[in-house]
Amino acid sequence: MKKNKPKYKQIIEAAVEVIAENGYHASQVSKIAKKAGVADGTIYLYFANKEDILVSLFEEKMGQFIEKITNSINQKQSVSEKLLTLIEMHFRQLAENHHLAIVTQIELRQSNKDLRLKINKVLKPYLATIDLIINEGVEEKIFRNDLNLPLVRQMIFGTLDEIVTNWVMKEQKYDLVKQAPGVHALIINGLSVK
Amino acid sequence: MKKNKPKYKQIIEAAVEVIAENGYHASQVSKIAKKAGVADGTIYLYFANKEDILVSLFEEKMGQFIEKITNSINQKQSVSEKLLTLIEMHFRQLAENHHLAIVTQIELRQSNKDLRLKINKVLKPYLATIDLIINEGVEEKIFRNDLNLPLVRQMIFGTLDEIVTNWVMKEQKYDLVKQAPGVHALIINGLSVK
Amino acid sequence: MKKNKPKYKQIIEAAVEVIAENGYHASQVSKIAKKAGVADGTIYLYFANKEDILVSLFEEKMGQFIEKITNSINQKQSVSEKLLTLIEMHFRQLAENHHLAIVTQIELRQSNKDLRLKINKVLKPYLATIDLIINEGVEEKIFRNDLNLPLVRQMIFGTLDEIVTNWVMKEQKYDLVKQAPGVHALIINGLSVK
Amino acid sequence: MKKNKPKYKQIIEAAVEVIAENGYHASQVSKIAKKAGVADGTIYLYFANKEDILVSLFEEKMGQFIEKITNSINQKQSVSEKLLTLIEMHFRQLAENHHLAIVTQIELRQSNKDLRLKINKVLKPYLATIDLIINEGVEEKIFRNDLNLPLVRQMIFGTLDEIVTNWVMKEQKYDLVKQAPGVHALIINGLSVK
DNA sequence: AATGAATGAGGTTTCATTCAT
DNA sequence: CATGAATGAAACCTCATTCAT
Repeated sequence: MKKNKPKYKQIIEAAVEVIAENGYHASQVSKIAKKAGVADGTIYLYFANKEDILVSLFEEKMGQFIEKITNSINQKQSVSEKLLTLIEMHFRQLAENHHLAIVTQIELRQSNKDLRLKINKVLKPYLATIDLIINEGVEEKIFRNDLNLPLVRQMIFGTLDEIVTNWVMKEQKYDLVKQAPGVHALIINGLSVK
Repeated sequence: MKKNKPKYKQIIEAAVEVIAENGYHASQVSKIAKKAGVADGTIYLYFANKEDILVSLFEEKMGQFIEKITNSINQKQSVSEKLLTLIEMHFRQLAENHHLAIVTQIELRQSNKDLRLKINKVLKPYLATIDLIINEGVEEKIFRNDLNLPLVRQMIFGTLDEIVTNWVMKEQKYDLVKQAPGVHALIINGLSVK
Repeated sequence: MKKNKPKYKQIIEAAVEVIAENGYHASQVSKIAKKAGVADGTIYLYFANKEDILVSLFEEKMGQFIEKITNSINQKQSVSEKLLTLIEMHFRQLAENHHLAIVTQIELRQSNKDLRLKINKVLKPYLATIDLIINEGVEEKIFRNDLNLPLVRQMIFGTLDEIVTNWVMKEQKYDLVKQAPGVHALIINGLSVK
Repeated sequence: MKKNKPKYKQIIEAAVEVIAENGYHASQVSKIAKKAGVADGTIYLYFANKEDILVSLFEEKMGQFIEKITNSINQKQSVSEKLLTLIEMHFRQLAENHHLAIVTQIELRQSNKDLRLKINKVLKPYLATIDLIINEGVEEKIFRNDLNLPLVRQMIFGTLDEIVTNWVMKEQKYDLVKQAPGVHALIINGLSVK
């Protein structure tokens, strides 16, 4: 399995750094190879082409991202706590890895439509996790039962994504994780039974 | 003033069409020139460079976009109606111009960070309009007075933006404007005093 | 018409020289451009791609080659004179242009099958000219009437081609045109009624 | 002696198949190694480099080719029969091995000048055999005594080569061996005393 | 003797921009 | 004002060959 070989991971890490530092368009394969400490050609033993590095990077990092969030949520009892945990973990993981934040919020969006569709696929489990929380809230009669699920999901994801992007664009000058309770309150308010 | 000359507008319109039809990366200056019915070199009599076409396009279209929304809002009395109008107009204008929707939601985001910063500048008056509504709601004690303004603004804009992007990605198969009341309810709920 | 513009011809001439001097595989587009005194990109205003330079080169040169032979033949009365003229002109034209001889006999054959098929198409009028002479000889009862036309054509072309290739491979150290009468005698003998 | 080891022959056979099936330029060393059932590196225990595979292939196959022709000729008495046998055997051996025919007539000619010179060396014994027959014919006063030996040799080889190449290019749709008597008649006629 | 992972040089083509007309 | 022919920099990927195991 190529994904477990050390060079696979080396190249992914190098790609995150190079893209964060140079921007998407100035991130030549040769630059990534140099940072990873391998020959240019070696890249192509592990990845089909340049786009495949980016998709794999996103799969790898997003996989961990989602796994950590899911694990944390599973330790919480109430729907409200679960949502707070999701928001906190979403913010915390990107706050802890500035390079990754730049890559996911800014640089990877400069890719073409095909790559974007692949990225959307990777995001599906995360969106499903959001759906689970919403549905649980509805079942427990904490949230209103007239909620339009896709709409609520898009609101939650859109809000988190916009907040992180703003934070990155403002060069990460403030504490992103501290925003979590405020965002949590807004969302809980929006969804709750009066 | 160059902006009022017919060729300026011709080129902008051609750019919207070409980018919507071919995608950002396949939209060469020569293609835009051809669609606009001018020579390649003529483009550079009206725009400093390719990026300037895109920024101008966004300024021009976003200017109209914001103006229409502001005009409509000014005819409304209540904060709730103003917010609903903003949401409806945001959705309606993009729903009525599929090409523009594709360009703003998908293609223009493939640009580099510099262009993105310029685009953000153009968006400022729109975000200010959102702020005005929020503040009005707080002053009228319809909205809670502990709201974090930037956070709420990012929630509103992020939600609208994500919903439109989803609609474009799903090839605009459903009625976007019909989503407005549901979104309005969610937001009003989230911001209201209990 | 691009084919009549001076740069078109410049590039063709440069390609012949560069390929003859460096060999097919060492003839980069940039080398041809430099020799032609144009920018690399200019090549692509006149030719679709590198292969197109080669096909055009062959069409251009072979067109002239065949035209000169046809013109010369038309001034001759007897079949025997026509055949001698064809052989002499075939040899003379390549003998007078060593670069072209190297390119057609050696370098252009290193191309892939697709290019070879295109080259074969260009050769068709020449082979048709050979056929005409053979048929005339048969009609005038100078040649036997049991001749297998394709076979005879292949014998004549194969013989001339092999002789020229040998001359090129031996670095053109002897007088190719002087071989013409001997070759002519062999062929006439082979085809004549006893 | 490496040439007698089984892997040497395996690799040669694999090369013929791979080149015939994929064409010269798509025949990577790794593909040949895979078809031969050995590791890439193993190739270099038996051959100095890629070109050496091709030269060795040609030597091996041409050696057998010439040996069979020589053996068959030696069983014939008359010059005319010997020539007919040479033509028939030349055609038959390639007709019986389509892969080899493709490789020798088409694919191997896409190689560079150096390889072509080496291939010419391998052909020398065959050309010498042709010379022998011609000289015998002259001595027996069946052929004219004013023949230019190299010219006649080039005529015979060029004719046979062109006929086989045409047959391969036309995808071997007709019976090549049936062409032999016609070709034989043409050549005998061309060389005979009147 | 055999393996196969790793190497790294090298070239075609695109396209934003210029400037002589 | 307008044209459009010409420019030339820049990068992804392949594949013959090596060498540690």
